[in-house]
Amino acid sequence: MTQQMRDSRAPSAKDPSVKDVAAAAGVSLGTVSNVLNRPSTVSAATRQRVERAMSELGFVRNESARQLRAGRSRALAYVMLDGGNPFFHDVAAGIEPAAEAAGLSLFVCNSDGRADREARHLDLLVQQRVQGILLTPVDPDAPHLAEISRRGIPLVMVGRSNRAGDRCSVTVDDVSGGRIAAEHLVDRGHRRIAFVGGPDSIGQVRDRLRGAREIWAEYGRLAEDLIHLPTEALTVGEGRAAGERLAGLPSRRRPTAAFCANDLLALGLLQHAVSVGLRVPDDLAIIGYDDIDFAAAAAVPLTSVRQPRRELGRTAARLVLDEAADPGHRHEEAAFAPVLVARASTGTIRSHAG
Amino acid sequence: MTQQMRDSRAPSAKDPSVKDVAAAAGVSLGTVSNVLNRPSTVSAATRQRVERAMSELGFVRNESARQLRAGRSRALAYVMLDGGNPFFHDVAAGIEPAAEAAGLSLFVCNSDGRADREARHLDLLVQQRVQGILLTPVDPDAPHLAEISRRGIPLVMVGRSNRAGDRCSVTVDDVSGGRIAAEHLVDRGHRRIAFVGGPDSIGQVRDRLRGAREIWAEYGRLAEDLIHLPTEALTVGEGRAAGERLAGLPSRRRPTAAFCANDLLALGLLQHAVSVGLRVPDDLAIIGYDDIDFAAAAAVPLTSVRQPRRELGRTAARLVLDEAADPGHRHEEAAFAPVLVARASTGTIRSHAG
DNA sequence: ATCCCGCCATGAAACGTTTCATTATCAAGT
DNA sequence: ACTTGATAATGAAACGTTTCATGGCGGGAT
Repeated sequence: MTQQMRDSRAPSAKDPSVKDVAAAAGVSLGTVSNVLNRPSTVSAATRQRVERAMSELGFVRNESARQLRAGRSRALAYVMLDGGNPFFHDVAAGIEPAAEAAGLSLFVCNSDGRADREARHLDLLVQQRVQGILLTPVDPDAPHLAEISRRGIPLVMVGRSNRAGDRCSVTVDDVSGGRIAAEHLVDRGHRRIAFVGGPDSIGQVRDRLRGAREIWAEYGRLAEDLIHLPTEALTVGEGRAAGERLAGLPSRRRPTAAFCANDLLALGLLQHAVSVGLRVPDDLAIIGYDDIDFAAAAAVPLTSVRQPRRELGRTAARLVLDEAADPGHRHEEAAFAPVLVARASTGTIRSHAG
Repeated sequence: MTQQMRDSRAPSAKDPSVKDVAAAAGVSLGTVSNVLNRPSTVSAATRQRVERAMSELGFVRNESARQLRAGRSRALAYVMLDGGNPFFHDVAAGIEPAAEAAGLSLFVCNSDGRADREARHLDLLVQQRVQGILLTPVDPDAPHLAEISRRGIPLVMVGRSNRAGDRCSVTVDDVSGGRIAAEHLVDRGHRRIAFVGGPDSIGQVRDRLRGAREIWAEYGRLAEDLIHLPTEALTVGEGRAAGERLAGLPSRRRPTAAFCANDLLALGLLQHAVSVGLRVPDDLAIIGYDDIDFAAAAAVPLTSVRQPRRELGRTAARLVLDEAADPGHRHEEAAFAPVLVARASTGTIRSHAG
């Protein structure tokens, strides 16, 4: 027996508009608008009559019309680099309340590391006339970004600034982060370490490696004792694969610690280590980057270099809103310092005999 | 020295419209529109002239105006229940390509388990006149959902159907999932197990527990040997806390295995177990639910009950698009079967002496 | 020569909102 | 009685797009 829907609305009925409300309440269209936007200018009696009509008709403002009239949408957008990495969702979670406080919606898009997808998303966002765009870019110097700025749309880079520095950005110093991580390993007595990460096209990866190398040199270690294990992506699977290669090294070349370019790699590496019976940190110390929630939640809690993810989002939102509101806006580069969060995965101090 | 921006656009210049393009190309406004929407009806020469004008002026369609004219937006929305749980992002990742294939954008919102936030998001989405809404609801029978349907907006429930069943839904049978998990533990020889999960207000949690109890009874086990450890949320932290309580039980009452209502709880429990030196699975077997990527990536890879996350999203998108397009649409309840993914965290067969 | 048809291009109308200059009403002050 | 001012309500215009009925034009068939 088929369920008979007694639907209170014919499927094709169209939404009531301000005009319908005005008619129902016996007032002019402008008055309805006043009730919506400047209720204090409307007498109490009329206001109530209009409000009653609204709820009876089930009136809902049409956002498209508002936007058309206003000339721009009431939305912000964040285009993230990797939807599979919780780090970016946490950045987004930092943006959201700021957007909400400003009465704006937030579009969240994922470029998935692909320039074409990024471009497509940006295209759509420009069509939407969003008030501002936050972006963790595939390539911070790509020409289509300049195009956005030229249109006058506020654009804030998150996690990477462009070469020219002619726009706002919110960054965490990755070279410094690399130094912190490497120094932590040096402090723990490690004399041969690996850097796990790639591809090189990602600026963050390059910088983190650079920082590590700096420290390594400053402590007088040999360059060849910092082994770069390149990966094709920053994923758990690649981390596992790197573990295989690590295990394949002849034992005198095998590092006692690994610095991974992000936490996903570190988790993959950790998993591989555990699966082949290596003890972490005793046989292999591991340090990640980003300090996503799952780093702390790992079975061997992961030492990591924390980026203030929510703060990053919050600040970026502040900058983009400022640029959208203030014609005299000066571009600003907000830089945060990464901090080491030491946990069990690098726990013990190694003896010199190590 | 301050950088002097020689900007090619005055900051207050407004976007060129079809009208401007028409003027620049020396054609009528309707012709420009034809170039955009029905290029075959325009002669090659005119078309090129118009296209040239467009790119010279930097014309970009105004989506608000299109939407206003069309009467509805070109977007779908997904309101997820918990942005901190990768499961929902994976569902979203399943929706996206389907939306894209239909030429629609996807709004992703997060209710964070709070009815008020859910209501607010839905409100905004109705104002946007989205073509359809996918929702993992806080409460599938909440009255404001009926309101959406009454408006004629396609609404598909993801992961939970409402009582009346008068709309489309995409579900995975949670009772069956609970049975599968519990049976797996029974198979492994466990005679005393815990169910970790809560709050009870979440239907999925209730169902999974119910399934576990069914199996437990069918195998003739005592109800008191299935201990319910309630949690206040489905998070890693709560999983850790549950671990504390588990450890606090007198040893003759202590379970040898735990079935967690989701993977986040399981990861937290796993972490606690490892931190107090319990071996997993030997001292404590753990099984999670959802099979998020981090379950497989855990140091002790987590046995879990898999829900086809992307498939869930894809199917939900298909249903909502069908409802939006087809006036004769019949509501459909797509149900998927959960499947057990056995990994190391429940690895060994227990001896009867256990 | 006339008619018809296909091909292009046209421009007015409509979508639903907000704004703003205008008008109506009425009470208070002279 | 007349002005002033405040308070309410009005309705036309504008935002940028798409649609659609209309019309011009040239060529082929009658």
